[in-house]
Order: sequence, then C-alpha cells, then structure tokens
Amino acid sequence: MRADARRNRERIVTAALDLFTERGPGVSMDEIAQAAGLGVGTLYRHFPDRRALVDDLATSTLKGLRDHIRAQTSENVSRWEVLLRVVRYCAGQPLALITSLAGSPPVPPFRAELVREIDELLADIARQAEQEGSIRRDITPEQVVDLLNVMVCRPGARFDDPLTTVMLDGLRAVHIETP
Amino acid sequence: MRADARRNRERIVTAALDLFTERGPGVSMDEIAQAAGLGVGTLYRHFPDRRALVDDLATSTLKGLRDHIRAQTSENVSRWEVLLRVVRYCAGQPLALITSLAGSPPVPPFRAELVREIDELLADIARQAEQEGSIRRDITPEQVVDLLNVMVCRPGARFDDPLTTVMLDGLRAVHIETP
Amino acid sequence: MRADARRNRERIVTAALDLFTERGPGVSMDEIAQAAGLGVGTLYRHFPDRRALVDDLATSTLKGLRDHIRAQTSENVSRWEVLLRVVRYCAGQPLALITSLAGSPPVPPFRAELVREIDELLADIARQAEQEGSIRRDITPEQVVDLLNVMVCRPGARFDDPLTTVMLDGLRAVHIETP
Amino acid sequence: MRADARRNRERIVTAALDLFTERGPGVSMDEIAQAAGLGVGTLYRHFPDRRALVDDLATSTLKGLRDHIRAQTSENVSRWEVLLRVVRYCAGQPLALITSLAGSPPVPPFRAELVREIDELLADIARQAEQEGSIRRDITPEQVVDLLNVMVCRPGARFDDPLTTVMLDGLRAVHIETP
DNA sequence: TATGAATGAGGATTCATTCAT
DNA sequence: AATGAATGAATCCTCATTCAT
Repeated sequence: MRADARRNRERIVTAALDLFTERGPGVSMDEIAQAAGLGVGTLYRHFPDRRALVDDLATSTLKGLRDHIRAQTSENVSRWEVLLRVVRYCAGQPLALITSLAGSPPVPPFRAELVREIDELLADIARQAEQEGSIRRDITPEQVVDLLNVMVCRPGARFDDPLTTVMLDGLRAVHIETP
Repeated sequence: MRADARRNRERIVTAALDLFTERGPGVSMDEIAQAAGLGVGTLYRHFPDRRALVDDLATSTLKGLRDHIRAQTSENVSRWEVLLRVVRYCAGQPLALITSLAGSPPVPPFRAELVREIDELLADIARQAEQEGSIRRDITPEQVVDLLNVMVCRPGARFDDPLTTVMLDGLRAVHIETP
Repeated sequence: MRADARRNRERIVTAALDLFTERGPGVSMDEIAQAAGLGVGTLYRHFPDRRALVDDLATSTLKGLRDHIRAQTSENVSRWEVLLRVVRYCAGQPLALITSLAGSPPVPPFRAELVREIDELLADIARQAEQEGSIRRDITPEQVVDLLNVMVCRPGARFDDPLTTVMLDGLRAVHIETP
Repeated sequence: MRADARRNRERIVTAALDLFTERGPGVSMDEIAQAAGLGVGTLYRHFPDRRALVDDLATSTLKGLRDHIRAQTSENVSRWEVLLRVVRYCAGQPLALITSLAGSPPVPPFRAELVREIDELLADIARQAEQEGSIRRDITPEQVVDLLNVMVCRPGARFDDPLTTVMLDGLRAVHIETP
C-alpha cells in the first residue's frame, strides 16, 4: 500500500508539471487529478490544498538544484566550470514554470530558506570565480546571482543556446566602452 | 462628459496596471473598478470584458514601443546607440507585466502583428549593428531579438543595472573560450 | 416640442413592438432606445421604467380591442357576425406577444379591469349568439371567451387559417359523439 | 452514491418544473438549487449550464410524448381513438411550459429531430383518420398537427375541458357555412 | 483508502435605472 | 429636453475544498 501511495503521488506530481507547462497556471485540481488517473479526493489526500501541491513542485525542484550545486561545489574543477555545470543542469529543470507558479509572495518559510541557501551557494561560487579571475570584477556576487536567475529562469532556457552564450560571455568579459 | 469619460478610462488603465503589478494577474474586475474609484459597470462600458482590458494595456504599451523604435531608427546615430536607447526606453515600460499577463496564446491578431513589426524593426537594427561592427557576428539577428526580449521583459529591468550591462557587453564581445 | 415628444414616444413604442416580436422578451432598454434612434434617457423620460413600457404596449392594444368590440356590439348584424369581426380584428393585433410579455401576474389594476371589460363584452356576445342559435348550447359564455382567447392569442394567429376555421366550426357544431 | 445522485437529479428536475410553472422563465439557477435543497454547484454538476437544464426538461417530456404516440399507433383501435388518447396524455404533460421555455430558436438538433418525429407520427395518424372518415377532409394533415399543437400546448390544457371538446368537434365536423 | 458528488464563496458579466452634462 | 456615461444589484458559472459512500 505504501508503494501504491508513492506511485500515486508521483503520478500527481508528473501530471501537474505537465499540465502547468502546457496550459498555464490556471489548471484546475480536477483536471490534474484526472490527468493523473485519480479522483480529486486522492489528490487531496496527498496534498492538503492547491498551494501544497504547487509548493511541493517548487520545493522538490529547488532541493534538487541545491543538492546539485552542493555536489558541484566540492568538485575539484574551476569555479567557472562549476557555474557552467550548474547552468547546464538548470536548463533541464522547470525553473521558469516554478518561478511563475510559485514566485510571488508569500513564499513559505521553508522555501524561502531554500532559495537563500541556493543564492548563497551561488554567491560563494561567484566570489571564488572572481578570485580565480574567470569572471569580471565590476559586479557583485549578488548581481551574478541575479544574472544566473535571469539566464536560467527564462522560458525555454537551454544550456547551449546563443542567449546563454551571450550572457556567459558578458559575465567573463570586462566592460566594453560604448563608442 | 467626453472629458470625464476619457479621464475615467485613464483611471481604469492606471489602476489596472498598478494592481496587476502589485498583486499579480488574479486581480478581480471589481477590485480594479474600486481602485479606479468607479463602479464595475463603468469599467465594462470602457472595456467589454477582462480580455479587452488586458489587451488594451498590452496593445498600447506595444504601440508605444513600436513608435519609439521607429523614431529612433531614423535618427542619425550608430545602431548600437539605437539599441541602447531602445533598451533604456523599455526599462521604463511594464513589459514584464505585459508578457506575463498577455503573453500566452491566443494572442489577438492585431497584437500578433504588432509584435511581428517590433521584432522586425529590432532585427533590422541588429543586422545593421553587425555591419557597423558594434555587435558580435556569431549570432543571428533573431537571436539578438530574443536576447533583447530577455533583457527587457524580466521583472524589474532597468537600463543601468549590472544585468543589462552584462548582457550588452556579451552582445558586443566576441565569444570567449572556456578555459 | 409637443409634436416631437409625441413622435419620439411613437418611435419607442414601434421599436419595442418590433424588437419584442423579433427577438423575444429579453430585449434590453438600450437596444429599444437605439432601435428608436434615441438615447436611453429619452426612453426613460417617456416611460419611467421597463414595466411601464410593456404595460403601455399591452394597455393600448387592449384598449383598441375593447373599443373595437364595443363598436361592433352596437352594429345591427348577427352576433355570430360580430364574433367573426372580432376574431378578424384580433388577427392583426400582437395579442400573442402581449400575452407572453405581460400575461403573468401581477397585472396592474387598470389592465386587469380592461381585461374584465373585454371578457364581459365577449361573454355578452356569446350569450346572445347562443340565443340567436348561432353557437352550440352546451358550453358556457365563459368557456366561449376562453376559446376565443386561445384562437386569438396563439402566435401567428390569422383570421382565415384552417385552425381558426376548425375552432369556429367547433363552436357552431353540436357535440359529435365519438364512435 | 449513484442512488443519491439520481435522487438529486430528480429533485432538480422537479424543482425546476415547479418553479418555472409558478414563476415563469426568469427563475434563477440559485433559486432552483435552493428549491431542490441543494447547492448551485450540484445543480451545475448535473446540468452544465442553464440551457442544458431547460433542454433536459424539454427533451425528456418530448421523448415521453413520442414514445406514447408510437405505442398508441400500434394499438388496434380507430385512429380517432388514438388521437383522443394522445390528447388525453398531453393534458397531463407540461407542454405549455416547455413550449414557452424552449420553443424559440436555436433549438438543439436532437430536439428538433424529436419534434419532427412527433409531427410526422401525428400527421400519419391524421392521414389515416381522414381515410377512416373520422375527421374532416378539408384540412391537410399538417394543419391537423398545428391544431393539435394549439390544443395541447395552451396553458392549462386538459382533456375534458370544453375547449378541447370544441376543437375536437371542429376537427370532425364538416365546415359550416356562416349564415 | 479511493472515489467523485456536494458545497458555496467568489469572479465575470449584464442591464435596469439614475444623473451629470 | 436629449444624451449617454455611471452605477451596482443580480445573475450565471467555476473551482477549491469537504465529505459521504
């Protein structure tokens, strides 16, 4: 029965992600349940209300991201390479969706904490990248984090698209005077 | 009463922009009317339904943008300067809001046309900027347009923030090999 | 100015009759005003509210009917002929419309009185027709009145259609045993 | 819960019929739900919108009528007797109500078809009744159908009221010249 | 435990009526 | 006196949530 429950929860999460992605944030609980092949009641057994479901999507994605960053942090490669790997990882995650679904306040404390952790991890990397000389010196670590957010939370973000390239290049380059 | 009506329409538009900005796309028509100091009926006299209101916000913003770009296009300055001016103009416009409010299909034909026009104007500028040598050669004009969209439609975009700087620098720089 | 006002009132009444006939009882006051080529305000100057307008349509039609019946009553012809003339007159009147528009209670006192008058006039005619032997004896005058109502208030009633003929024949005939 | 749902649906239909009968076609969905002892939501679960409810009332009544006519058609009695039975059946049905509620276009295809079927069945009976000599020859079957409609769809129609008698007699009688 | 029926608050929209111009 | 803009109560309908089976 535990197995069944876990499978159901998984189905719900998957269905919700798919529907939100395809049809926007207005999808109803009934639709999600149906797409998961379950009754609404079952959905509500797993997630006490809509916010809880959305929060779960957001939180688990963010946890995955945090863990990935942590793991990369302890790798013995350049901080620039770490940044690249993080960006690459993010391209496969539904970060744009989650930002638009769950980005506006009130953000539940636990998730706020997660975001803080992630931002701090990234800021650390940025700081070290500056020291190793792989990114420009004229922006603060916090601004780097903001830039990464933009890069990675835009809809359809990929790792190897020209937009990412341009932004990464901008991050490395020294400022170029406007003629 | 023509004057009054115009003033009321203006109030509605302002109130709607403010509320959507502060509280997201879920604001109710009643709230908007109330914030404008009017009855719902008046709101509906000016905008036959919610979509019409949202569309008006989007359309008039986009028209303003198109006209601004057109005007800049005929100025006798470098295309890079034109790009900078456009970005600067956009920073004062609620483009992020409008993207999130009215960005998902179905986009009404007139607005789709507007977007096409804008994109084409920008692509032209990008093409000429490449020729004048002010932006890198390894991305297509369409990709430049995409990048501008990202720069300019992110929430809180300003002209002089470091993110804009980084992206603009990335646009000028040649690609920098990862070490 | 009196002439103008009268013309406007007439326009409103005509427009209202036409619209109610074509599009049912749901037509809005704005539509009526517009069809009359006037602003709503003017409509409301002539008729203090919707009920007053509908009531005017009903009352004037019924007054016309009453007056017609009265006039026929004093003619020196058979009562059967009188009945025929009344039916013929009704066929040109919007009685079906008026029944459906204003037929359900509460009927304003003045109109109730009008209806009573009409019914009494008709019942008198029925009584006399029975005495002159032109209609069957086994139904009461009130029932004759009911029958006339059915004949004359059904949508699309005409004088010379087969349904009218059948009903009139039924009124004259003695009852025919079912085999 | 299937049983409960069916009971609720039944309650809704009954309440709707009662309210429409007593208070006309303007009754609100909320009132119907309340009269059925249910929440609006339940009403809308059973009938997706107002039209669906009205349509259900109409359709089920008409289906009942069609089936009754079909059944009578195969009985071994005179066609006149069949007509009488149909009229008798109708007297117990809310046909007047349904005509006024759902009579105006657009009539949904399925119901239009039902009406066609019924009219054809009746026209057949009329044709055969003419042949058996029980109704007059000077009106077409379609006109007989029209007459039956008038008889049976007028408010308060009963089988044994004098109006029905008069109309039926008119249907049998040959035309009687006006003196 | 899973199901889906029931609930009702809340949002969009309409329209009779009022009132400023 | 005519106009049409403003008003808001009333209506239809949706959907998150609860609960009986």
